[in-house]
Order: sequence, then C-alpha cells, then structure tokens
Amino acid sequence: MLAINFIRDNKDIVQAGAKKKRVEIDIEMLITLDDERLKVLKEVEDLRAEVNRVSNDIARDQDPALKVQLIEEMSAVKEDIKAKEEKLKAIVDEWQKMMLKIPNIPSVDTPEGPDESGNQVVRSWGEKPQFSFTPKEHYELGKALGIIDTETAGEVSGSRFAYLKGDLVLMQFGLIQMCLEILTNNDTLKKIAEESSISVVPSAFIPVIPPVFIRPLVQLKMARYMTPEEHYLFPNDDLMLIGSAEHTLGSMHMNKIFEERDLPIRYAGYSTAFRREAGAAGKDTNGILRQHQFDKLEMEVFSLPENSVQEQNFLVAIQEHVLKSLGLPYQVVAVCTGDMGFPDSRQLDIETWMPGQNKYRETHSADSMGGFQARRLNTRVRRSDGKIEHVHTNDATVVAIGRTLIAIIENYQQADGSIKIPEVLRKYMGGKEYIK
RNA sequence: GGAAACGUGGCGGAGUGGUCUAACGCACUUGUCUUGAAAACAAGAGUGCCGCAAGGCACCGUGAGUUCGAAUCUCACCGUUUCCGCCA
Repeated sequence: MLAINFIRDNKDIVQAGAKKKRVEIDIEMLITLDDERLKVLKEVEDLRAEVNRVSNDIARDQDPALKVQLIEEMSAVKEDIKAKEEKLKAIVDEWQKMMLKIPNIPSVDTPEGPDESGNQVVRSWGEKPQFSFTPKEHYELGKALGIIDTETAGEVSGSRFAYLKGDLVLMQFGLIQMCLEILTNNDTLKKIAEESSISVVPSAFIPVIPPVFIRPLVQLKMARYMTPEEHYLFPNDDLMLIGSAEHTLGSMHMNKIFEERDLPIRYAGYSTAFRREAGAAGKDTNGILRQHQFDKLEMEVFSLPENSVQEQNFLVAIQEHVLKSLGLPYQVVAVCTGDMGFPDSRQLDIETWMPGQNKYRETHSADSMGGFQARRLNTRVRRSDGKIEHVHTNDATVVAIGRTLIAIIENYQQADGSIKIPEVLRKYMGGKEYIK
C-alpha cells in the first residue's frame, strides 16, 4: 500500500507506475472518494466532540430538568452520528479496496517491458559444462537412479507431486545445512559484503521454522493474496497454505515498532512452499521443476529505508555466493516492470543453467518492497530522534530445493547416468562422490 | 476435546459506567550536580487520523451491542496461561 497523501501529491507518478506494471487503476476516482471520506470524517468527529462535551456537562452538577433535556438532545445527535458513521463506513470500505489495488512503483533502474521478454541480464557467472554426450533432463536421470519418483506420487497425490528418495534427500539437507552455516556466520557474511563492495551491517541471520498456514487477512496484508484460485484455502479454519516462508516471516512483526538500533533484522526461514499452480496447466509437467510442494530456505530482512537497496544487493550477493560454491553457472536478471511482483519496487532474479533443457531457468528471486508491505502490516521503526516511520522489507531465496537439485543433477551428470556430487556437499553426504 | 483464569502504552501493573479517556513503577529523553560516570533531583514523553494552527476524533485483544456517556456492562470471535485427557 502507498500512503494516501503520497498518492495525492504524486498521482502522475503512481498512475505511470501502475501502467508500467500493467495494472489498471483510477487515481481520479480514488481522490474524489478520498475528498468525500475526509468531509464525512470531519462531520462525524465534530458530532462526537459535541456528544463528549455535553456528556461531561451532564455528569457535572446540573439541575435534573436540564439534565433530562440535554440527554434528549444527545439522543437525537446520536441518531445523526449513526447515520453518518454508516455512510463513512461504506466510503472507507470502498476506499480501502481501491487502495489495496494500487501496486508499488517500480524503481528507476527497473527495465520497462510488457512481460518476461523485457527482463535484462545484468551479469552472468560460470562456464557451461561441456558434455561428450547429449545431456539428459533431470527427470530421466532421477528416475533411472531411483531418486525421483513422480509416477507413484501421481497415483497417491496427483500431478505435480514427487517422492524424493535416497541420496537426493541427503543432498537436500546438505544444501540446507551448508546455507545455514553461511547465513549464521558473521565472518562469511562480512566477506561476501566486502567482495561485492556492499556497505551493509553484515549481521547474522536468525534461523526460523515458520508456520506454513497463514490467515488470509495477513496474506492480504503481505500483498501476496492473489485470487482464491491461486492458493490452497481451508475455509473451515479460515487459513491458507503459504507459497513461501516469506509470507509468515514478513508478517512476524506486524503492528510492531522497532528501535532504530535493532535494525537490520535478518531471518532465514526454512519451510515447505505450497503452490496451486492454477493457470500453469501443461507447463513444465515433467519432473520436479514446477511442484505443488517444495522446500525452500528464504531470507527476510527488515531494514531502515535508506539501506534497503543495498540490503537487496547483499541478498543477491549471498545467492551468488551459494551458486558459486556449488559451481553452478547462472545469470542475474533485472526483472522488468511488466513481469515483476505487485508489491515490488525492484526485483532481481537468478536463472541457473540447466543443461538438460539447454536453457537458464529461474531458481532465485530477490524482492525489494520498500515500505509497501510494511505500510499494510503496520511494521515501523522509531528513529533515534523519536520519529516513527515504516521499515523497508526485502525477501530473497537462498535455495529452492526442487530447482536447485535439478541444476545439480543436470550440470553434474556423467556419461554413465550417475551424478557427481559437488565437493562442498560431500561432507554432508557421508563423503560420497557420486550418486549412482 | 473438558475445566478455569486472563488479555491495559517498550515492560510491569492500577483502574468494575462519568466530571483531565489511563494512576504508579521500571526502562527511555533532556537538564542540574560531577573531571567523567553512577546516584540523586527536576522536567519531558503513547500511537494513528483530520487541521496552517488552536484544537478535535479514535485506540485498553478483535468485532458487534446497551447508554447522554464504556477500559469498565452484554454477546460473538481470536489469543495466552494453568490443570485434565490425547499425542509426534
């Protein structure tokens, strides 16, 4: 959500930003509605002030006759207030609906474009592996090795589910363990920041296992509630499943005020992510690229507003550090206006090389929301001079298990169909060198 | 699942219908004193919205209701704690 006063003062910028994001909004109608809201609000408050004043008079010494008269008068005013309050409520309801539909404004360095075709590669790293044979896709290799079973999962749970088995499971937990070691080590983080010339306070991440259910109301405040079709909903319990740990990490501090000295706060949340994938019918149906359920380690940072862009760069640097450690070729992509998320002001994705598919596929995302989410969630910071403002939020993937496993399987495949295990993961897998 | 108690400002904690709509303590800010600090003393300070301002309105878990007037009474919901039951 943007602040209404900001919208009123910058309606051209807001309108242009929405247009770039391909979101239809009607600023003029919102401002007309806001005028009406302020007018009726003033009327209601003036009437309440009168009631408050006279009620105190009634409580003070008064002769009984006057008391009765005043009470009668206030009864009438009360009716008036009730009618005006109902009017105000109707206006505010409509006003809120419109406010929630206004997207965050893209940053100035966000490329403009209609859809993912407008995304721009910022930089790339790594040599694509050369094979003396035709590289296979992950699901062929995984099936043959007995470490990915989508057929049984299909019978038991339906499409877009899988059984991960054996060494692949050990690899998942190795990946998570490796990443948690990076994220909780101040020296490592400091080094990553320095190597990328990023000036942030490189304090350690607090590991979190968050709830995977969230109240729909909170999801709405996170600006992550899209349409009902896109989520797993549990109406009996008024709950829904999260699509990312971000959803229950970012909302941890709603209605709270941080002290300036406590920021930044960094969390590393591990959870299963649930995605209904409505509208993706027929897309990426093989293997584990696009699943209804996958595990993910996610970073979430609450920071001072002036630091949030650097924080995002820092998160991307961490993502790159992880991929470099794994020896996976990747490219960093600036996501364009038409493809970026509704609450994002700046979004950077990382696409990792997948030899079986012979293309880069999205494995990571880093979203910078500015104060957009914080305003909806009412998460604020008290500056050292006492002033209170909204914090800025950033979230970013560390490892999304399915896709990272795919990248490893395909990049490290051998002629005999075995998978060489990246060196950094071997210590978590009993020293093994190959999955075969 | 059963029973009970309770949800007040950063924290603790008064306040059971009114006449300053939140006492008091801790923590906090500033000042005095001090070489500096601590202590002591003094002053200040909740959050949001409207307003140029003066000022006004709202907020005591959330939402409805009763009343001229609600932190206080009624109802529903949410949450926390304790005991019992079940259980990874």
